[in-house]
Amino acid sequence: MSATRLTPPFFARNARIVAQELLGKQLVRRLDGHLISGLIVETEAYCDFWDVDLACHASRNKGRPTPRTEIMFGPAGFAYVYLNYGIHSLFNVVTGSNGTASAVLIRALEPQLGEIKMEKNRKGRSRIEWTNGPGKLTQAMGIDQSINKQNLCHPDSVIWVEDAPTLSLTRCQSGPRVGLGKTPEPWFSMPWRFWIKNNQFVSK
DNA sequence: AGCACGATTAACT
DNA sequence: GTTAATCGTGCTC
Repeated sequence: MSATRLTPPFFARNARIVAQELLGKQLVRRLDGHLISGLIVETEAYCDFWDVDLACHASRNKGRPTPRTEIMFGPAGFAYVYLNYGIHSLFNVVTGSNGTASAVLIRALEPQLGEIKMEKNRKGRSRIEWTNGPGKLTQAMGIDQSINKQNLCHPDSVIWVEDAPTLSLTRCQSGPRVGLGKTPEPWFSMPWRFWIKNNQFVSK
C-alpha cells in the first residue's frame, strides 16, 4: 500500500512536537509534471509554546499579524515561505491551532526522487550540497514565493509531506537554533533545532 | 520617508 | 576565517 500525505491534525500541534516528528518523513514537490522529494533530516520550531518567541517573525509588530506573518496565525498545514537576505526563499510549515502563530522551518533534506532535476537546479554542486541547508533545498526543489500560503493538505497541492513511521528518539538529536543573530535569551538557547543523528545532509 | 538588518550561501584570502 | 550579495520588512523619525 502506498503512503498518504499528512493531514491537518498532524500539523495542528505544538511546533516542537511537529518539528521532531517531521524527521524521517518525505517532503514531496510536483514540478513540471515530475516529482522531487527528500527525507526531512533537520528542522527548527518557531514560537512553540511560548507567548512570545523573539526569534519568530510572528513576534514582530507586537505579535500582531502583518501581510508577511498572517499565514502563521491561520490554520496548520499551510506553507510559509519568506525571502531571507533578499536572496533565499526559506520553507516553513504552519503549525498549532488557528489563531496562534507558530511554524516549523525545514532546514535540510536527503534527496529521494527527482535527483536529476535537483542536480540541474543546483548546477555544479556535489550531491551533499544539493539540500544540506534551508536555502539550498528550496533551490533544489524549485520552492519560491509562489509556494507561500499553499495548503499542503489539499489533494491537488504541488507540495506536501508523505506520512511515515515516527523515527525512534534514539536516532534524533536536538540543540539550539542557528543563525539567530542578536535574538535575546532565553530564546537564543532554546533547543528547538532537531536533526537525525549522523545524517550527512544535516546543515553545517 | 528613510534605514538597519536578517531563520544564508558562495566566493574569497 | 572573512565578506559581498540583495531586498522585503518592520521600526524609527
